[in-house]
Amino acid sequence: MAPRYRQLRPYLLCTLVQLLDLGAGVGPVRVSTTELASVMGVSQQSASRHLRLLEGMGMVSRRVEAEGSLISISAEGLGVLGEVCGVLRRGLEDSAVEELSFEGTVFSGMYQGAYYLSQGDYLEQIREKLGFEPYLGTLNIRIREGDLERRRSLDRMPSVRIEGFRGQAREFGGGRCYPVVVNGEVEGALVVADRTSYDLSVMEIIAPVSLRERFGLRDGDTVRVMISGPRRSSS
Amino acid sequence: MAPRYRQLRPYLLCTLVQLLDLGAGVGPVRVSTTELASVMGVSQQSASRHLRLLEGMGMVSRRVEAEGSLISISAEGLGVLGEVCGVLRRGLEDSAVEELSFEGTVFSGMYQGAYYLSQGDYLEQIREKLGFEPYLGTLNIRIREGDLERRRSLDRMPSVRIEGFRGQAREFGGGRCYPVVVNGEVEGALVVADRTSYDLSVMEIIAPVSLRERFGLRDGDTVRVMISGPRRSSS
DNA sequence: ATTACTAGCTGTCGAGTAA
DNA sequence: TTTACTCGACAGCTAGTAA
Repeated sequence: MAPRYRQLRPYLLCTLVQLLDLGAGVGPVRVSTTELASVMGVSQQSASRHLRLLEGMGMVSRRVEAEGSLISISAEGLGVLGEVCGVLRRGLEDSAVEELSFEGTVFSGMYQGAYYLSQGDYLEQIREKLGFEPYLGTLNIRIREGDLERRRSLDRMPSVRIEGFRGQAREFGGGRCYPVVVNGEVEGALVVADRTSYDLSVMEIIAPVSLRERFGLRDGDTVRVMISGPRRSSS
Repeated sequence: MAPRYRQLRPYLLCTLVQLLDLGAGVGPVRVSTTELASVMGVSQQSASRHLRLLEGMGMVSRRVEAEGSLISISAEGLGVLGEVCGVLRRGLEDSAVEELSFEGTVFSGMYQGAYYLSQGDYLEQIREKLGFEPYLGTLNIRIREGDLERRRSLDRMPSVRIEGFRGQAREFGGGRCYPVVVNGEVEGALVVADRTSYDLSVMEIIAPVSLRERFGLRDGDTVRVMISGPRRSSS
């Protein structure tokens, strides 16, 4: 129940991972403390201390020489790393959420979507980062109360960041865009402004075409947006 | 070149891993700071601080409620963890050393092997941890000069620890035993005392039988010891 | 060029406690 | 019960420097 990797303080575990990345898992590797320090972004003294501590715990073995140290991770150390690897693999496997979709009802916003979109370099950013030229307007939908919980899973979906900027008179905030497919046909993006006036049950969608026209939508009609999950994280 | 996981201080990375282990990778999970603190072996205050920091960096998102917080790791966070996972997988894959074997020449030690073995609970420890009743004596071999480098790889081999103890008059040190196969036939163990008078070119071997008798060995004869590598570390 | 000591600074930790 | 504040203690950090 008590994982072995807790034996190591966090910073030592990170050093061990770095050593593995440097190849100290396969066999003795020549690494100087200066070198290790620079790749880890710490001082040479810290790298040196970490190595001494890891050696003292039997996690690595090394031979100190003039041109640097010969370092290899011990079976003990590999065991610890293997354990962490296991935790990560299991945890990340489960997180391969394929799809997340919401159903919502269309409602009229304050018709400010077009205004905002045309400000500054929003359009350019969308073109570049999302790969389409957005129709000047947003579709507002309100999702079911019961879907609020699932909406939070959005955080784990891939998104692209749209930067805010300072205009003449006021500031325009940034936000995140999640690529979505609307009604299974049109590719667009869900826009979540960093600071929005709407509550969490509201979603704003942009697309290359007018979604209202495309699907003949009126207020109260239902649309389905589908967000694709994160590509499997590995290698 | 600069890995994304360096964005996080080591202790935050560890907290993130723990959250993944608690299931925050798949979706919102109810975890109180007290709970997180106890599984991590830190104070509630630290757990709370870590969560706030991770949230501030966009690695996790959460909703604080009376009965604990709903926590889920963001896409950003999963990305970071995925990166670490990749490093570990690649590094550990390569480390699947299958076998390590040494050839050495037999020489006579100071015939103290039997004496040491019969002290305290050495015999009992060996019986329990190695699974055989050792012949009262050790076979000493000296490996080739050129194999000294490879000998260091021993650290990465699985071993069992034999604890030292304090006798009446003096102290008896601990050491490590590596299961080996001698001349491809007899299973025994290589003994590496924590503090030994021999240099690195010397190996001491114990086995359930007298190896000298079994193979008709005399000083200067050659034997081969084979150490099996660490079982693949995964899941 | 190394590694590693000492000294002093900083940031993390956890007890106490508020909300 | 929660979460999170303040603040004193100290672990870990870095600079300087020795070997």
